[in-house]
Amino acid sequence: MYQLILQNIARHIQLSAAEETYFISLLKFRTLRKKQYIVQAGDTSRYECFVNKGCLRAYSVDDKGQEHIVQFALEDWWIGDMYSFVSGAPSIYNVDALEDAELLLIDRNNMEELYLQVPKFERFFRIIIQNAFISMQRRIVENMSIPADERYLHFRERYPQLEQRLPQHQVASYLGITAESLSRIRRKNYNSYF
Amino acid sequence: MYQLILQNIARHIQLSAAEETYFISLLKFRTLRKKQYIVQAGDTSRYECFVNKGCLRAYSVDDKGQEHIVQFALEDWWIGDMYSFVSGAPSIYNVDALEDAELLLIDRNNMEELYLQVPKFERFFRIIIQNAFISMQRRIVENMSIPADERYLHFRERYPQLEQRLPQHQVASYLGITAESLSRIRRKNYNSYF
DNA sequence: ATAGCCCCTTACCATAGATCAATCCTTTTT
DNA sequence: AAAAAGGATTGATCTATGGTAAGGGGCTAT
Repeated sequence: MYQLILQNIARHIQLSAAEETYFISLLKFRTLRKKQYIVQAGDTSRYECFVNKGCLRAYSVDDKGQEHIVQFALEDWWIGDMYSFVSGAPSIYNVDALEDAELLLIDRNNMEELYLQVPKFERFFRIIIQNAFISMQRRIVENMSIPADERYLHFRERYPQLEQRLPQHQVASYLGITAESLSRIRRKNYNSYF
Repeated sequence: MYQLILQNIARHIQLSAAEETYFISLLKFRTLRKKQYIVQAGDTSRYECFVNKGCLRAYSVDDKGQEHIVQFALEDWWIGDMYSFVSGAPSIYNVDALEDAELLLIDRNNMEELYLQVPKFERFFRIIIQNAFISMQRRIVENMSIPADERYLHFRERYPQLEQRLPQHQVASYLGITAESLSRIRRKNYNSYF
């Protein structure tokens, strides 16, 4: 149950057995069914979520009702609305399950407690967030500088597992284009997929 | 000289006098003339930079030679290519001065040393990066969900100081549009500017 | 003061991707 | 097995923004 998350952490910091036990004591376990929300826009996002199993997405909905996916999360990824989590403000994103999922959750109070008791976790989350920041920056530049067809190719190379498990229109929404456009891109390029 | 950066840090963590002195001993001071690079794409980004005075930008250049601005930094901001800094890989961004500037720099070794000697800095940079990540995420969603004219309005509201100090085409490049498009947007909306 | 550069504007045309609507296919539910 | 829901495809048209090219204003440097 806690194997995956402990490995995830061990990649960046070393914990003693006691620290591991303590850390685990701060987590909540939660299952989510497909389409179930863990955060809804307008609510406060109370948890940072580690995905133990399944697939989630964070997305915003614009004035016209269109969805825009900010992030996917498969097994071994962290997801949540960080702004809402740290500030207590209402979330601007929805986070829901694209497949039945198992999550490990940590709430705000436990997180602060964790930082106090085991300061190494400051380092851990600094690194995690740093990596997330780096890829966000890349994504911004990609979105500004290359056309949708190339962005799609990069996406497939970078996240082959994701492409397998997601319906196409979710990928489109992540790439910032419509499902129709992605379909046309695929037709145009269908040679290059073999 | 070190007043601004110490204030910047004091917003998130408390340092003793000795810790302040130690921290300052790790910094390099550097002036930059307008148009001068602090990082060039292809080189390793050796420093994280705190802007004490002036204005910088980080941008990438695409295949067609177009520039895309990832970040601006005025006084009291941090800037750098984080990926290159932490990994030692060649930078994919250029960072240069839009106005004559004064920087305080910390290099990789000193940064690691700082984390070891004063672990509170893990917290400090976690928070700084966390805020940067949050605004990156917002920017992605904005770029996907609202048209350029509204993005421009948001930009003016959010960064009025920046708008004042930058040539228009730099703003355009940050918004992900051409200078010509921004000019047309401004003409169309010129009423709303008064 | 003159040349050169940088920045902004404008006009005209081109294009990527959006929108709308219809159809088809596949998977899930009953 | 039938019905319903969800997803993908396609065609026709529309729109926001890009590309190109030209001209003008204002700094800045010699």
